[in-house]
Amino acid sequence: MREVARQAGVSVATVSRALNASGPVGEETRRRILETAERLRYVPNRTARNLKRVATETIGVLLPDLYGGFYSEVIRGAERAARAARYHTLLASAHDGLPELVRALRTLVGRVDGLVVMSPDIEADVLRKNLPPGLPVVVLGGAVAGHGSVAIDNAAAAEAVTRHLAGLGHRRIALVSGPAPNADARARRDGYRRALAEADLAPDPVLELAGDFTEASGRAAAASFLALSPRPTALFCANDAMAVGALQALRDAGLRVPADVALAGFDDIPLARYVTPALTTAHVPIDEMGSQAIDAVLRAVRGDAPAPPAVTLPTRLVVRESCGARL
Amino acid sequence: MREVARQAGVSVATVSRALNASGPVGEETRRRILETAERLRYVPNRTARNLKRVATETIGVLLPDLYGGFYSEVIRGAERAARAARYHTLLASAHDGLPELVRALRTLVGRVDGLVVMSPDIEADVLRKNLPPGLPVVVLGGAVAGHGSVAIDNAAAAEAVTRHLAGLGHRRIALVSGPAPNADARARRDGYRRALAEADLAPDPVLELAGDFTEASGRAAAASFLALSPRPTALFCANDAMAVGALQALRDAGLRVPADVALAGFDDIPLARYVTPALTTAHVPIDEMGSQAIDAVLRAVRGDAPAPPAVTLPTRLVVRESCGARL
DNA sequence: ACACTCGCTGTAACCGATTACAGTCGGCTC
DNA sequence: GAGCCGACTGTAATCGGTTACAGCGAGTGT
Repeated sequence: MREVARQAGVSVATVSRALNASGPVGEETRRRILETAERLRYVPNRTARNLKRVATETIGVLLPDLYGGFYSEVIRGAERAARAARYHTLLASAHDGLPELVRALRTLVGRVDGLVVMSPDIEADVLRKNLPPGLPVVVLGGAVAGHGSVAIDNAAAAEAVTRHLAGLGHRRIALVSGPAPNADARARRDGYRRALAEADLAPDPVLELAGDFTEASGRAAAASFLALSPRPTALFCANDAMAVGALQALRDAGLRVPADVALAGFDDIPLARYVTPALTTAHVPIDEMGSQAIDAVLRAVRGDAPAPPAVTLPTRLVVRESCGARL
Repeated sequence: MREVARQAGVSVATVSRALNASGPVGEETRRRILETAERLRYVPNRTARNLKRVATETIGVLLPDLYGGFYSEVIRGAERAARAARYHTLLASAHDGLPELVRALRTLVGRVDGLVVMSPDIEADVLRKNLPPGLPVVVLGGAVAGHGSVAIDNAAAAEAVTRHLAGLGHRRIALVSGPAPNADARARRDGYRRALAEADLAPDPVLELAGDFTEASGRAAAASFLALSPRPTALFCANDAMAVGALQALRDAGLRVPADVALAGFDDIPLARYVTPALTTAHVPIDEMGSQAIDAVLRAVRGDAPAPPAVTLPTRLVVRESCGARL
């Protein structure tokens, strides 16, 4: 910048004003400055600008993982919203749980104007301890006191799926639930139980199979499912990845879906509509969760709102083929 | 930081040294500083540090789009490699072609230490004009003079797929190619033609259907395919997204794959193995392209190498069910 | 002719860290 | 006991922009 100023015969202040149109600059002077900058291929150093402006024009997006259709959709939605607002998206993931989460949080500070965090069972304390007070944070998929959140009603959605299965005449409906400590997983299980009670079906612990939201665990759970006697006629997986795994395992075992076993998932990841049979599932507006989270952060960043709100996005049952419902 | 220094009764220099372990600090002093920083919840401002260090510890990843399995994989690979090196990933996308590409390029400058760019037909000129000289850049999927690149041998891979089809006895093999100006698309078409020639099959312009790499265009191309008379017995789509679209359209038209029509794709996106029948396709190590691109940029950033190299990653034919080959 | 306004431009402070350099102090050597 | 060394700490320059403030000349009103 100094060099541009020198060659254009003006001061750096004038160069800055000319390039940002942030103050009065003589027509002739402006032209000369622009031309010189162009010739020198000068592009202002964003870091320096950010330091002075106390704003980075970027929002951090911290996810537990990047694998699978779910996170991809979140990222896509987030980037779309950020781009629309001329903000950037700084991506981070924390695979190894708390230690890496803390590390990621701390390295993000000062680089971002706000943060979207998704992490199973994130705690208010972790956030408070590792982030400067006042940094707008929106938690994805779980409310944390003092921060905004974008979530869905997991229990209601799971209840709707289970009710659908019951409505189709199934009396023994198994569940593959998510990892025990996970709040989403618990809520979905609760919804499942509620629907059973509602349909006057006795809850049965053996019907609740353990899973951890991975495709492999869905496959494993399907094996346990097959060992159940009498075998349940329906299987509800607490997310689509597990449902896809279960679908493969069931097929490998020679069972037809939905003729022999009705199968349902949760999330409606893009893949859900492509498998055969297409998966009946609870539709979660995943990309919208990403974009709304960004929007909420941005409102707080820009001071339009005191603090990001807690929003709950609607889900809906998507009936496809895997449950055998007449379409 | 000043506040921490004040409360701990030392200078900011000592605070900096204590927090970064970058110089000798008395045991007692260090303890007091750390404790004070903790109490004040002080986290150093990364922007300031970056300004002084002339490094941002982040690599920009600029993609044409974020939709679909392909880009998700690139992102995943890139983030993985960046995280391993303790770098961050700044995500950007340029949907609207050149204008937005230029804008993105310019806003990225000064925020990143290096750049991974993927864009159909990116030109050396655009890069040169909008980026400061010396910024390490790696182009994904197409070489640009003066920059590193990570690509695959599109023609060879397409040739292998086509040869596989020919080897299965197909004599009329149609192609759904990508958008005409796209270099990848052209190379794949060339490979297809080469394989035909190799198998002594006459090239026929009507067998080359237009597509644009989207699922919808695959569906549309399948319609044209069905109108061909006599109908070819095999359909090679220049990417998996189009193959998936074609698969749906063929099925909707009452045709069985592979019994009535052999279908092949290109890329091996995650979805390819999940559709029924699973897609025979050219496997492209997508996530590895992302990670290798980051690695190449990092080597340049760290000065281990003068400039990022041009690497070509191996592809391989993945035979699944959609072509009817005995497995 | 003088005071004032207004448009343009320059000087220098500042953002929040890092770090070169210099200074202090206790302990050792001879 | 003087000289030195090394460990520790502080002062201040610096990174590359932005911007408050001041200066300056030309035009305007009276």
